[in-house]
Amino acid sequence: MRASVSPDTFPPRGHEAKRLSIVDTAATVFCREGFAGANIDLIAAEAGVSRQTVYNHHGDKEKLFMAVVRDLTERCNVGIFATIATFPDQPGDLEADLIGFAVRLNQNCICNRDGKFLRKLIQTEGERYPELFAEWREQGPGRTWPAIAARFARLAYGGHLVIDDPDVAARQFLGLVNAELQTTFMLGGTPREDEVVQSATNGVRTFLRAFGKRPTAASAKKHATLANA
Amino acid sequence: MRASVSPDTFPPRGHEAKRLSIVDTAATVFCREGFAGANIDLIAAEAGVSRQTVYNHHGDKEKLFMAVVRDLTERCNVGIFATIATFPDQPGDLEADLIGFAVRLNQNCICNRDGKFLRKLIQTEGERYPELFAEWREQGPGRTWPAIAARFARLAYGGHLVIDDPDVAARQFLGLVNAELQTTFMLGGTPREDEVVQSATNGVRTFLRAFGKRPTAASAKKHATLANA
DNA sequence: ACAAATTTAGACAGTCTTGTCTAAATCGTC
DNA sequence: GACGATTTAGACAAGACTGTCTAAATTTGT
Repeated sequence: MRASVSPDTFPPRGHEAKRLSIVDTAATVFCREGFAGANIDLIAAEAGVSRQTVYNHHGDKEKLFMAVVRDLTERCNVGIFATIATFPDQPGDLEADLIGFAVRLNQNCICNRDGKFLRKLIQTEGERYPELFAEWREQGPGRTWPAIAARFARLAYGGHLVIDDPDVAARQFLGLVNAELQTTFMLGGTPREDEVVQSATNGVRTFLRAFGKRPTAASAKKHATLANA
Repeated sequence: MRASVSPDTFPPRGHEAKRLSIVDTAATVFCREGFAGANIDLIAAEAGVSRQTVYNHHGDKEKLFMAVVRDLTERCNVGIFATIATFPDQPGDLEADLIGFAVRLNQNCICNRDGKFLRKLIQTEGERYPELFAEWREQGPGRTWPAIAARFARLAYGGHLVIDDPDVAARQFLGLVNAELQTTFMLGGTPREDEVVQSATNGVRTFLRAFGKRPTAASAKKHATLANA
């Protein structure tokens, strides 16, 4: 037991670094092999620590798994809210701004390592850990959807969109901009950037045809230009 | 009088009946536990046969898994094409007909047992069996998407929709009508029928705002807007 | 450099799983 | 009822994995 120099003692840097390395590696292995197929020896080896260290830090396999999910959920949430903060509240070019937002959301939250891993763990092990993933549901979708919907509501209030139900519109927005990436997501793949941009572009155009104000002459001209590009 | 494992499954009679019972039960267990976590003893017990019978029929665990995926893929394809055949080529009420089609697609192909299981197996084990799931990709999405897109193209050709790219429209149609079911799908749940209908209704309405012919008032407004520009 | 904390390698028991084997029981069919 | 094919229960070997333990090596703070 460490003598407490200060009320809240921080573990040594090496100690914490190992903890992170273990959780990171465990995320990779759990995703690749599934919970049952994941092997503590393998995780330890890939993390560059001994098996005993894994047990010292996390107790047992199940606790390690919990730590992985909590870690991923937290980091993904940070990324999502950081990206939501870039939502175009006062759009200059609404189409381009929404495409940019959709691409950022995909690249920073859905297609990146954390997003892919969290999605896969939820899909594969979600039914086995109801309370853990109930927590995820509250912290994740339960907070991010209202936040996104609120941004669309503000756009509608500002007269940039014609939206009846902002919650529905928010979900449909994501359904549309990801419409062409579903098969890739299904197999755990990562779409190329140009595929993300393509899907977002097509999705936003359809979204604006449904929810946008009638195009003025200027934006109609812009449409034509982008379409020809 | 023999005691059966579960009250709703009768002990199968006959060679082929046993084979089917094994594959069916194996699908359930593979989905619930993952490939590594699935236990042959458990599959045998739940299927109401002895472990040796499982090995007699399917050789080993991996061959059993392959048989499960092939079985599911084939049955899902049959269901999807049967449902595509009900696509409204000559719609009376386009909105109602498309909603009906979307609901049928969801209930008969995506939310039913085979669809749920196949999706989960692809998500969880797809990366481990590239050639097996490449086959699925060809037989499944590779054939169903063009078939659906062709139906939308015909609707557009018949003057019922205004569609630029039928492939994009088909993918966006599914993205829209499933937009509100994503979280449920993620956790492996089955949405209630009223949720499916709600999501389909909202999705089709948005789809038609984007791709539908404008009713007279709206197209008049459109003309006016363009004329004023 | 010293002392405490941490990490390491390896052995270890206990458990589980796969896949094989055998002899008895059961089923389908005549 | 009888015969051949199938199924069954159970034993079995071989291997894998988890989680614990120990003693030695290493790192960290002072």
